[in-house]
Amino acid sequence: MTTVLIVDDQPLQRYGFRMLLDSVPGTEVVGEAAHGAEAVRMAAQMRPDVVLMDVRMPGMDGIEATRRIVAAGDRSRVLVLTTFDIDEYVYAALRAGASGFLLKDARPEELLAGIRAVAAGDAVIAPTLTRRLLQEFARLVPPAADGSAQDSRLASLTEREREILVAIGKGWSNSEIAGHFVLAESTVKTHVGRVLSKIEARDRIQAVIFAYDHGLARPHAG
Amino acid sequence: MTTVLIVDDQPLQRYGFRMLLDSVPGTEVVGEAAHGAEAVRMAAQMRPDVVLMDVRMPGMDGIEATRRIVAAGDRSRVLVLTTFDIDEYVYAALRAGASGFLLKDARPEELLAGIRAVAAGDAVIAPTLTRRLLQEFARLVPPAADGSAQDSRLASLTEREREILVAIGKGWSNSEIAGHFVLAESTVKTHVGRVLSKIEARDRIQAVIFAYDHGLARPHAG
DNA sequence: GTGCAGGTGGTACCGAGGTACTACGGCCCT
DNA sequence: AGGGCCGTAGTACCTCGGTACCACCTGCAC
Repeated sequence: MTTVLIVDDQPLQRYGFRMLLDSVPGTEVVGEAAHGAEAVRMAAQMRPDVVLMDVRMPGMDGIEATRRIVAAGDRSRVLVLTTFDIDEYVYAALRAGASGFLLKDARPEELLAGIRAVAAGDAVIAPTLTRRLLQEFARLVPPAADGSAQDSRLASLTEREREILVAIGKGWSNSEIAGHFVLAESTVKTHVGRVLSKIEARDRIQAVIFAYDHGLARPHAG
Repeated sequence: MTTVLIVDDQPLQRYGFRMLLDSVPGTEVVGEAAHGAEAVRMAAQMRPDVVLMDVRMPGMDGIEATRRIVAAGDRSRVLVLTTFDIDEYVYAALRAGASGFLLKDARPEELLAGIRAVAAGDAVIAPTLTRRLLQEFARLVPPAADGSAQDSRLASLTEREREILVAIGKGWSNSEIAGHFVLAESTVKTHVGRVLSKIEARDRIQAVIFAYDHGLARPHAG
């Protein structure tokens, strides 16, 4: 039995979802919340398998509520619903830890399948959104992560020079690089100079940017 | 009628797919290819709606073939199939322009639904992979793109200082920044100095890295 | 062998970058 | 009227990075 918590500020919408879920065996609506704060409280109390979460709500919105429910770590998975496929919502929801993202105009079977998948630990995305998400994803994944065409400038570097470039990308000074590779600083300068000329960078700063753009350096924010 | 090209190096596998697709109305198998090069040639010739592409193949693999078919721009969409859910394949396939990614152990209905969705212009991903893809995606989307916790160091910057930091992140020199904002270079130095001290960076290089890590600068590789 | 590429090291020089101040006008808040 | 904060600008000084050379060694190819 999959337990579900319905979160939506519109009573009629909640009623519709409840009717749908009650009509099929295997799912049980264990509660309804009208806004984010109530959703967080009820989720903590009843620990439903799946939280059916509306994004647009007065007060605490669905994204923030999702973040808190996921952070609570009660194993509840959140399936976010929205009327329109507004991109920022999608990204924010996924970052918040949502397990799925569906449009409210989904067919009942799709919604039920989504709930089952989420309860099983899988993730679901509305097919319409998937395409855009994939495009965005492809844009984000750095070129170096696959076998696609490498920049000829990068290819012209020797093994050592690539190592030096990675070190530059980490923000290391010449003396730090010298220390790390056990080299004289003058040697490092020679290497750095060659790297800069090969990748057509005027300073090591441009080299750092080059390294990020080509996936040799990776963000590690947090 | 959805036209399909089957690409797989194993004859038996191709036979299975053909039997499945022939058994349902609405799809028509217009050809079979045993390796990447043949797939590219046949796709260009027959312009199928959907190419059912195996990843693992001798010679040109499915990824490279996908890249070329998509690059040809013949409106053929590629649905990639793999036996195992190996991550690099997924990312590489998506970057190559695949419209979907399914596992070979998918149920027939799933495969058919996938083909129909891809033909309709949507994208599909195996539910099992979706979860990991979403995690990866959430990791890649920079913190600045949603409303999550900002670095206090970033918050301590004034409006002007943030502008200066963005400029530093673009790799601009002090004099370039001065020119762009119509300032004296000495003023820029003052700002830069304050930015470095506030974000606890010893160099402008560390500042560039900080900018990338916090989403103030974005890669634009090509 | 001769020649070339890559890695290592050195010297000399100069300009950009960074630090450490000071200073002043415009705001807003009290 | 005074005190902050912010943006602007300046001077002085020193370090680091980058350039332009040259030199030597190793290994590999012809």
